[in-house]
Amino acid sequence: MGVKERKERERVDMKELILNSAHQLFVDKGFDEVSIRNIAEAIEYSPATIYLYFKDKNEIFYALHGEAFKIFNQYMADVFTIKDPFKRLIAMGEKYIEFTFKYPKYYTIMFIAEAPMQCDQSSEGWIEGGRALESLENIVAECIKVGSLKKQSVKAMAFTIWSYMHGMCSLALRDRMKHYTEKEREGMIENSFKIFIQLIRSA
Amino acid sequence: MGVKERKERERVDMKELILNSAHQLFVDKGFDEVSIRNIAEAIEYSPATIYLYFKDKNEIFYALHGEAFKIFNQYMADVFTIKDPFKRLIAMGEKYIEFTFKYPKYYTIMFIAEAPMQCDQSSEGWIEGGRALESLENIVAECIKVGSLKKQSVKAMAFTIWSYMHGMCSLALRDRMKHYTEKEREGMIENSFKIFIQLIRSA
Amino acid sequence: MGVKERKERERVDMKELILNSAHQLFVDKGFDEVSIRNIAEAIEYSPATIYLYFKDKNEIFYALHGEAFKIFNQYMADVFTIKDPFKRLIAMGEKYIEFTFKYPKYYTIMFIAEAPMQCDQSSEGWIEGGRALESLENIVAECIKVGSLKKQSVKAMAFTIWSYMHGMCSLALRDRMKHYTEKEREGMIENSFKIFIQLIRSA
Amino acid sequence: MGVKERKERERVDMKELILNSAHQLFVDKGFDEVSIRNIAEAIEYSPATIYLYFKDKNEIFYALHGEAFKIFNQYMADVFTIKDPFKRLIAMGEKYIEFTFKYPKYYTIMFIAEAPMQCDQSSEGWIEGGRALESLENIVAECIKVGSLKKQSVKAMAFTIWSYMHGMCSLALRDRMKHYTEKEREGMIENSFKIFIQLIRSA
DNA sequence: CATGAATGAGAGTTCATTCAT
DNA sequence: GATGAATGAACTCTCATTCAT
Repeated sequence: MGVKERKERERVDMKELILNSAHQLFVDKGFDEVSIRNIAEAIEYSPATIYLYFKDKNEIFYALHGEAFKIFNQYMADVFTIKDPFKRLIAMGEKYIEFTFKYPKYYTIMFIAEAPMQCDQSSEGWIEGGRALESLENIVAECIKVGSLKKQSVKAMAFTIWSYMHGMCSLALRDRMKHYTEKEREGMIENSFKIFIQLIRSA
Repeated sequence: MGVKERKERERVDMKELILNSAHQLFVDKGFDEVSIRNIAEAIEYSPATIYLYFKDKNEIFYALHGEAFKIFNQYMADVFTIKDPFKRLIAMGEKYIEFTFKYPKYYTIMFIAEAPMQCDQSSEGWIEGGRALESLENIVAECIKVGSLKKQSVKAMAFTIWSYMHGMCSLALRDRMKHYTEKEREGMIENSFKIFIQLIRSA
Repeated sequence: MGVKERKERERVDMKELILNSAHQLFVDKGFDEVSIRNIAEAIEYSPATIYLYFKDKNEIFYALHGEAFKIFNQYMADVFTIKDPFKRLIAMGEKYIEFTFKYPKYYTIMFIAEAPMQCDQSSEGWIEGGRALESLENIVAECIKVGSLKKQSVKAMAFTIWSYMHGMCSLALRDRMKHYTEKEREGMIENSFKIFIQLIRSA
Repeated sequence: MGVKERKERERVDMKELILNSAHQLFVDKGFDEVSIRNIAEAIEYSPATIYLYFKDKNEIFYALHGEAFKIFNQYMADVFTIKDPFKRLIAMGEKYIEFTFKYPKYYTIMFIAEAPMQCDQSSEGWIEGGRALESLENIVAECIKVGSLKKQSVKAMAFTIWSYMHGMCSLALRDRMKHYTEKEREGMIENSFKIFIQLIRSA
């Protein structure tokens, strides 16, 4: 009985080992530069072994996609204890930024990369992604109700917020802020975020 | 003397031929799916010929990067005839969106792709990119001066606007709007843009 | 004592299970397309288990070879109740054709495939094969005795008959009759067989 | 001008080099045991080079199939100078046997192997194969006309003859004559062929 | 008895790049 | 200036087989 459980645990561990390695490689190298061979080498197993845990290369991508959203949502979870919806919205934004720079490659997989979107839309990651968007829309709706945001289309407003957050984070991640001096760059995101909050806050 | 010039002209033509073909292939296929062979086949030259005009595959990417910004700036040029700075800002935003969906692969190279940023920062594209950002900052400064935007850090405000624009466009390009129904998706960008304009317009 | 016997019985059952599965797979897929994994999956055991019953993949082929001949001989058994030797010969031919198209993969292993002939000649299949040939020669001898076949070398005549039968059957099995229209192909084997019988029948 | 021709010649030579090597490997090893890598090693080129001359592995098989039939037909050509159709038929049979044992692997590709039949039926080899069968049918028709063969269906008779020839040859090639002592085996084919000729010759 | 885990070897194929001509 | 020929290195993936448990 214990044997079965141990085996199962080992199997899960191995899958995580592979995924961690794959994730690490995304961090170090590019995206398409990660090969099954690379992953295998990194964990010091043979390439064939990978196929015992994942059907093919795509499945690894999908799994990473799922992992990324799981971590993302866990990361956001704290925020939901905050009562005031606008404060919650702000906290969510801050957490979003934090997550982006703590897990840049997860962020990339979730919102920037091209590949994993080919996956069928019933994948774990995909559903989790939808949940995250819903959360944002709920908060926006609450904010409108209490008057912290102007009355307007909830969906469009939520999308506007998401667009801003994503734009800022992805410009940074994809190194498009090199036009700024280092000094400028330093506080840029923080300053911009403050500005954005003021812009959306209803008077 | 005339010979030298003709040769130079021919050389430039050939480079453009290659770049156009490369761009077309990016549009049709994916990004990493474009091979030197593909390009060569498309222009009906041998792969080896490509290397007479570009050192390696990367150099083609860099050149495309430059092309992209050149077209981008040409595309924006009209806007600068508009006198009122806020109207100019709005027009610029609309043009930005237009450009994104007219030249999605150029947009990708300019603002999303990872590769071409490894290029040294004195590249043509890079400088042009800086110029575009400066233009935006100038407009923002003007807007503040005439009171269309609140008084605040020009750089931070310009970056905020850019972030929003880029976020929206890149979410669309990278297919992250599948959570919306087709109907919702249709007017989403337009609606969001209107909202954003209202948000930033000083009362 | 009973235990030993039961174990032996179980062992035989398992071997048959594997062989049946292997044969079925030959029928469905190609020949070299059958892998140990396929067989294991089909019988819902692990690949490793196969190796408890067969030394390696070759041994499975050899065993199948034996099985094939066993079934072949069983299939032919009826014929031997026919008294008249020439009628028996004809019946044997008809049965041969029937067997070929009922068990095409067994036929292939027995008479067409390259692999199993590397097996040592004391294998079961091999001996059974010899027995089948002997039967044919006996019938030919009888036919000559009663005057249904011309007097001539028994061995050469038997081989001639076998050659014809095998040639026809294997051309059909290996799809070499595509030069004929479907209509032609339909009665071809039957017609040819009638012709052949007339050719060999002594006047 | 001469350059182009030389290049073309070299290209043809290279293709032949590859095909010869592939054919040789079929002779030495089995059929599916021949890999692109094997071929490349044998001719001391890199595997990638093979792909400059053949689209993929299948194309090599098809080419071999074509080569085989070309040689086969060349081999048979002599026969057609013989006036008497029955003598021509006999000569054709003798040549057939000769070819079989001189080019056993070509024979295998033409008449025994499974793979190349998947090729589309407009392939060179396929058409040549049809031509060979037609030739046989023509001879049979002539033989009937002059009374050397009994009056009967030309197609069925030709198929009967082909079946016999092929059966005998393929049993030998695929090593199914091990039941005979070496002494028996020696004259077996010759004897059987004589018997067959007597069987079909019209009195 | 049965198997999960692992692997070395090898399959076909593609690519960016070089170089003699 | 242009290219045909060539290749080393890499890719994803499958297979027969072994062995500790």
